[in-house]
Amino acid sequence: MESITPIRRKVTLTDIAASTGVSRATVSLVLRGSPLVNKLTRAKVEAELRRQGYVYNRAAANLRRRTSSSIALVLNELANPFFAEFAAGVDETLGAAGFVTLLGSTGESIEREQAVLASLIEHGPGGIILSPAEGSDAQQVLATVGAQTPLLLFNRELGGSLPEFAHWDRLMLDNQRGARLATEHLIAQGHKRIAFFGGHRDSSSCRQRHAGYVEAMTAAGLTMASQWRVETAPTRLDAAHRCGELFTHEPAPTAAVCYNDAVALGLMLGLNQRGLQPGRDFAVTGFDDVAEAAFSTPALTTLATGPRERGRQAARTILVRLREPEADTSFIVAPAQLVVRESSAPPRSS
Amino acid sequence: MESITPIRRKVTLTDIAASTGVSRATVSLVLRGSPLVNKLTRAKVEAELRRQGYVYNRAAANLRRRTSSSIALVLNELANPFFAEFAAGVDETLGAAGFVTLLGSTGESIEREQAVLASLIEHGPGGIILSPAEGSDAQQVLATVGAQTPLLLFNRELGGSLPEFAHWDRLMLDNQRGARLATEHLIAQGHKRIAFFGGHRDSSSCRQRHAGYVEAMTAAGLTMASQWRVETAPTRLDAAHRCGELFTHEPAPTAAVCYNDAVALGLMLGLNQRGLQPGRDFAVTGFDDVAEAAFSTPALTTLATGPRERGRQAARTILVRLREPEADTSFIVAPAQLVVRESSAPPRSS
DNA sequence: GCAAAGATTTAGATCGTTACAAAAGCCGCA
DNA sequence: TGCGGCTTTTGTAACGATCTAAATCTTTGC
Repeated sequence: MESITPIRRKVTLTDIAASTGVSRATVSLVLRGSPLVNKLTRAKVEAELRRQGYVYNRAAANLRRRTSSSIALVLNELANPFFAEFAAGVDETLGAAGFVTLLGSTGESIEREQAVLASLIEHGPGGIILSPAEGSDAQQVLATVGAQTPLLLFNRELGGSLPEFAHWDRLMLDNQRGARLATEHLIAQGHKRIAFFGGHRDSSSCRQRHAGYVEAMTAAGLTMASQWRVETAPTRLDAAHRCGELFTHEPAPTAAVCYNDAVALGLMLGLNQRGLQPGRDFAVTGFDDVAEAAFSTPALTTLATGPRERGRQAARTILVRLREPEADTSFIVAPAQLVVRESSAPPRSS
Repeated sequence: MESITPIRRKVTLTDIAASTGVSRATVSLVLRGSPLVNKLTRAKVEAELRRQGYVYNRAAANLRRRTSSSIALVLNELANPFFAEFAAGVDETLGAAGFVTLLGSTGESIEREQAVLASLIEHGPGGIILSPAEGSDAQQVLATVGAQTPLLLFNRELGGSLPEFAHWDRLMLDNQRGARLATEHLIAQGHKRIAFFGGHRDSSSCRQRHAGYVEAMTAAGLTMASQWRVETAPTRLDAAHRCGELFTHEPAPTAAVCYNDAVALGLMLGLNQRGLQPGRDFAVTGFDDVAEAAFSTPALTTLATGPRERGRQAARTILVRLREPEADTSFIVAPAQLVVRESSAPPRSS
């Protein structure tokens, strides 16, 4: 006698085979839409599949076929809108390809990164998309994920050297060129005393952006005073606090290239508090083009990186790698696009 | 002769058993830390596990044990910072419990929600956390996920009635009470003509928030003019555009309870453009307490919902359900906390 | 009417792990 | 020596799918 409640054990291939009177193999063929099976048999089996509410067990199939239908996505900070957009892009593309996203958030901690990777790898993802925590090391990552599983590095390089047999793809943002564009734009606007504001020196993206700034300044023959480089936490609050450090020595800068939008918005806040109107008395540029940048007053000139499109791109890249494990490793540097708004007006004096 | 490249097929239990000269069963016991195995054997096996770089195949184990070590997380809009925070909270708690998060983002489309759920369910998650797309229907969801897999509904109710045998947990925000608190706060500040601004009438959270507003107004004996309810897309831009609609009839309102923070920030933008200074000439409240709320000028009075903590809570709830499938279904309504800042000053006249 | 060719179907092994019950080893003690 | 009572170890059958090769069943050609 059958249970009355709708809660019963999962229905499998074998159940369907039994109640249609065909073999498991045939049901399996039907499931996969094989042209081998007879029309009538197919119809009969499909009816039974629906009737019993069969759901495919992809894990079992993957085990047998030695394939995978998932990709692990490990992010250093999911709560950050930039990465949230990125994740949405990844999931969108993976989903369309029939893959499922295994999520892992490390909260910028190397220990958690190790733990998360170790846990995810046990679920046998076909590949890994990793935006490493600051200070994460190639050897360590390799030790926990092994050389079997393709890995795509996003946003940051790993510390240490990675063995060349581990061909890992990389997708980076062109931080240096982006910051150079911003700096060149400020220079073209007529600014001569330009600061580099915010970020931590030990962050690789900060170093790259600073390098771009230096490049543009040097090329233009402009000098950089040491007090024009101010380090901050990459947050609005800390940036607002440290605004004053730009104005301790005369002559003060008339513009600042900021590490990112959060810092830029914080700086604008700090400027307001000092009675300076950003965009008129002092020019500011950001990096990232967060949603808010377009709506701040003044609207923020910044560099758009297209996080959602980067996510799609990362997903596409890793999917290609699954099909072509031995293809050359790719190294994509995605351009950052300068979006000129109101915060980067010419200096007042000119 | 062994392959020279480090790329070789995955090492399994059987490999370890063969090269240590014990049975697969024993290796399995070692892996699971069983007290049955002899110290020396354990040491020998563990050494070999490390030497060969063995990684546990959880999918195979789950198949055999008929268990699951994953939870599906399906969100209507991952790119929204609120849900990104929520996802981070979910993943944090699931990860700590040894579970992995299967991510799915539906982009507020019912069709994609169906597709995503259908795909995820094939991977056999132990449970599902679902923040449904607007207009999603209980029958449909039930049809694709079945009654076997526990489901926790977050943020929104489903349309249609769900069969009582599907005991689905629910975790909702107290939208109504939150909006009531905001309205009461404005009333306490001395406002009498208060509008409800933004959001779509067919969104359930908007309806609930509006209900809270009506409740407070009615309780205070205040009247509500019909032109004081303005519908907008839940975006800053549209909100800024529609600001004028509040001022078409005299007497105009002196304050507005906004559907959410994005709308409130947009409204403040619109007010500025009309020469009204929000927080002085016109009071505004939001909902969500996004990061920006604390930094806008004026800082936004709003309702904090603690998305990250909600994520943790959702994860805890579904984990409990996995252990106790037959326990009573839970229905949690998380309170929203009023955060008073500068945007909700008393009216100028008083 | 019968064999060869083609169309369908299927038994049985297998993927990497765990559960079960039974088998070894080992020890002390009668 | 033999036997109960430990501690360890292990063969074998699952889990739910797929693959392979072979077995059926139909046609078709002559």
